[in-house]
Amino acid sequence: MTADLPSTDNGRLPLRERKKLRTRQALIDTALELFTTRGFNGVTLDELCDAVDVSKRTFFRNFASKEDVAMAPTQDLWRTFLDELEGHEPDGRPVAEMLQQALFAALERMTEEGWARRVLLSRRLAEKTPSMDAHGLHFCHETSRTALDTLHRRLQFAAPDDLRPRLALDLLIAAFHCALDRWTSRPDTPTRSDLATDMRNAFAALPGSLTLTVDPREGPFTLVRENHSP
Amino acid sequence: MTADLPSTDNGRLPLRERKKLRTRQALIDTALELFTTRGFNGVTLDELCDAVDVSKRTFFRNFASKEDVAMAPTQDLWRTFLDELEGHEPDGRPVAEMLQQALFAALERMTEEGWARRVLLSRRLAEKTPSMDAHGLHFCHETSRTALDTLHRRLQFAAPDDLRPRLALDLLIAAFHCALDRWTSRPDTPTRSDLATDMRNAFAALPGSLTLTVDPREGPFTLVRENHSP
DNA sequence: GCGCTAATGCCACTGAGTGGCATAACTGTG
DNA sequence: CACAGTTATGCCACTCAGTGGCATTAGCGC
Repeated sequence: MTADLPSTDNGRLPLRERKKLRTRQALIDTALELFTTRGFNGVTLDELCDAVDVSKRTFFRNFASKEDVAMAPTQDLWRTFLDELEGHEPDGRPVAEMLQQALFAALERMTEEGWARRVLLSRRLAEKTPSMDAHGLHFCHETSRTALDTLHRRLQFAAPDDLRPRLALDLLIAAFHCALDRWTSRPDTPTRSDLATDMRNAFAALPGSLTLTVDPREGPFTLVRENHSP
Repeated sequence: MTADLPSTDNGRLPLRERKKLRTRQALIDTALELFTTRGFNGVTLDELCDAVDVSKRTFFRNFASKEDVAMAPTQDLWRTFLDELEGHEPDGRPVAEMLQQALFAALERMTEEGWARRVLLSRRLAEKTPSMDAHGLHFCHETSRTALDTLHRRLQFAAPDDLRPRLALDLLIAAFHCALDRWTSRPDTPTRSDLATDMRNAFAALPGSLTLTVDPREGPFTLVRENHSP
């Protein structure tokens, strides 16, 4: 059984629920710590479970996979995003902007103590661990599908098979990942509002990414085959 | 520029190499067949290896994972894309267009007999199999990073930390996946040129996805909170 | 034919993930 | 405070993906 003194923020939940949340949080924190120091593959699930004093069976009742426990912080953000999306009123503004707004609002709601630090550790791990990256991308993909359903339910698009809503979502995710990478590689511990800044920058760069041209200044690339024109 | 990739023309390759390619192809085809009929998780690697009469050890010398063998067709396309990107001369046109051009050119080169059918089976499997989807997304992510390196090497962007080249690549991939999903859900067996068509449509929809607005016609969504305006 | 090299097969092993079932812990009644 | 109902947990055995080591085989150059 788990210790009795430490606690996160305990809502007015029943004791059983609080205990469950506490072991869940302990698993996340311990996993991030162990993975960070010894590498994702350098820690077995049995070791992690031993450290938290929990059976492996219990671990898999809280998380779907070994990767999952280390991705929890980011997943919280996206789940909140979906929630925000449900409550957002569509004004006359572009759908893409509405999505960005919802994501900012979700970020605003990540008030849990140490959330930014957990995301930071999680992302730095994901960069080094292919299977974590893969699972993270898949989770985003699933979130995107759910969000797309929400969009189609709440907004009536002219054509039900319009490609643009889906693309708008994928663009949002692409820009977010771009921002997240920037944020992750910032020197010293970046904050939540730093992430908001990076997100603003990435969103702002989105339109220009389609029209970006490279000025044919000197171009060292043409060295190889200069006499190519017909 | 164009390195000879493992294509059907088993040209003047040494016998040993041809044998290797043949078992590789047999593994891919048998895997797609078995996975399609009995589901990805309904087939163990031992069964697959038995069917092809190959040891499990040999399987893992050809493919990195169980998912990998079923994703091979799409991976061929992206590897060819990278190859095309190396050989492409940048005219004055937008980078995004250049990337699209390279992808079309790569598609043009997928002349292997039955390639389209293999991709079709692969994608329909990936839709039903989370781990396949995850690995596919991760592969695209890796490809994107490699392509980004190529871009930075061959074109000299003003700012080395410009976000737009990366975003352009992610947009390309998003649109491609969009097209691929459309293509996969076409009735009766779609062809390679069908895919080109779907890709053109998806690329064309890209600019509009950022500006798309929903006309506030009736809007069934406003039912809940109508008196909301300040 | 005859070494040389590289692919293969075989075997044992680690570790993720699952199912079943008994037990312990919380909950809400009387 | 006991009691019954519910729910999380622990334990055990099991499947299967993936790896490392080493002997064997098969293509290759001479």
